[in-house]
Amino acid sequence: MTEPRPRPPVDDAELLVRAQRIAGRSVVQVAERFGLPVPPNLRANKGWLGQLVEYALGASAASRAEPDFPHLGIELKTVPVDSMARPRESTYVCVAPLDGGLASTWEESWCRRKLDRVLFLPVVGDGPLATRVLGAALLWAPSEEERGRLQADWEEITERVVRGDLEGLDARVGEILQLRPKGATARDTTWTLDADAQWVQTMPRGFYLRRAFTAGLLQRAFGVASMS
DNA sequence: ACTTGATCATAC
DNA sequence: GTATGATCAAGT
Repeated sequence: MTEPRPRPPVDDAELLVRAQRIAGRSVVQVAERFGLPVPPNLRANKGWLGQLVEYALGASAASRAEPDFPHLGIELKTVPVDSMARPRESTYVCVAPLDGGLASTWEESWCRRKLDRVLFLPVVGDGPLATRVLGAALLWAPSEEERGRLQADWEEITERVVRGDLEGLDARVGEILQLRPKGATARDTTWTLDADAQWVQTMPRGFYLRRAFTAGLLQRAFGVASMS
């Protein structure tokens, strides 16, 4: 008994109901519902889990530079967590335009659009993929303060890119948003303007949310009160 | 332990 | 190559 691919949810409520339906279930349970085989691990297929959840919740399949649910303005992110809902990894946001960028302001950046509203779907466990369990979803939107911090980080990083200062721009820049390599290998290249305004090849990079930041979000939503 | 830098699969 | 989905693995 396998179900067909769900259509896109019509509103927030329908999306949330679908998320609740898979919460508490294992990866193999969700996959079997749609007749999808579960790979033994994610090593050779790192995006598989994210794609399974997209499928189950009715996100569009195509790879496009817009949120997973364009009509709702919601981006979907799975996040691997331990039993205390602490993330094991940072969260990829989007690629960073290094070509001098037409998107020169935070307001019109892909980054802001992706982070406007995010449905975080925790996946609990680090054992065999099939046995990991989907957690309760968190529909998050940045607070006033968080938006300010995201914008400040984005602007600092973008300023350096525009100045052609990629050498001094590593993953240490940014309090909650950071820039890291994003390609198949370190030999992958894209074009950028260096400090002398010359076109040079460099590694493609992407924006990521630091682990400590997403940890804070999940802790506030799901965490138990701390003694300290 | 944690972060930074490197890597894997796939669609177009 | 550029974008999507991310995790792996070396470095500190």
